[in-house]
Amino acid sequence: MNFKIHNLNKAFDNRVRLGIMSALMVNDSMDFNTMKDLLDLTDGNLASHITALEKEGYVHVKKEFVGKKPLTSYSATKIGVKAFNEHLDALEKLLKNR
Amino acid sequence: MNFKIHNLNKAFDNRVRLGIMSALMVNDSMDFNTMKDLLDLTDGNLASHITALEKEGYVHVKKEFVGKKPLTSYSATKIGVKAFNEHLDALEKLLKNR
DNA sequence: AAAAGGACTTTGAAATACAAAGTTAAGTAT
DNA sequence: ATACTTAACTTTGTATTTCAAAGTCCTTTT
Repeated sequence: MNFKIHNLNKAFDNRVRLGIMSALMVNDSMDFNTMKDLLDLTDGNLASHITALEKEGYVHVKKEFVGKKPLTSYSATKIGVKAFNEHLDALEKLLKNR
Repeated sequence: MNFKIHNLNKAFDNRVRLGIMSALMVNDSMDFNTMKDLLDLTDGNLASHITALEKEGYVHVKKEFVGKKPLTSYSATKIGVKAFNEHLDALEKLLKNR
């Protein structure tokens, strides 16, 4: 029996941050508005959850100009991918008996 | 692409409640102190998360005397099992691309 | 000049989480 | 009888989290 709930990563216990990380596991990079629409979030909500993940070093933020418009894109960092996979491992172990 | 994070059940976005439900999926029933030790929680913390799940109708609380001591046991209700499985389905869909 | 797009930041209110302490009720030991 | 323990909470108080809404700033399009 494995019930080590404390192996779950606090950074990923929120649905929005789960969604962001999932999106960034599948997509090398995703821009602000695509992510916002995909997860159905308000601007502020997305921005703040990204900031949280960025502070942990899990997400990299890239700002550039495309044509004449600013474009902010996000990608998962190496340690972000690692941390997320570890979180999913812990989750799986917890839930494997379904 | 499926990124419907709003299909995740709010009742299960907390690690303690995830742990409680996981334990109750594997075990038909589990008593207070076993659960408390298993998940490494304080009395009050366990009690309050159980109350939250009970309010949702996901957990059934049974109080009895065994020998001369009171014993509180928990089990997942039918709708608790259903809700939890639906939550896990939503999670799986979200994460299937790992 | 005004409106709109992009990407935030700030604000503020509400909900959540949790440890610690207090409570109740019934044993058990002295 | 008195004190202590076990079981299972409830209460208290603080801290953290969450989120929508509004405000900001910069640039571009109309």
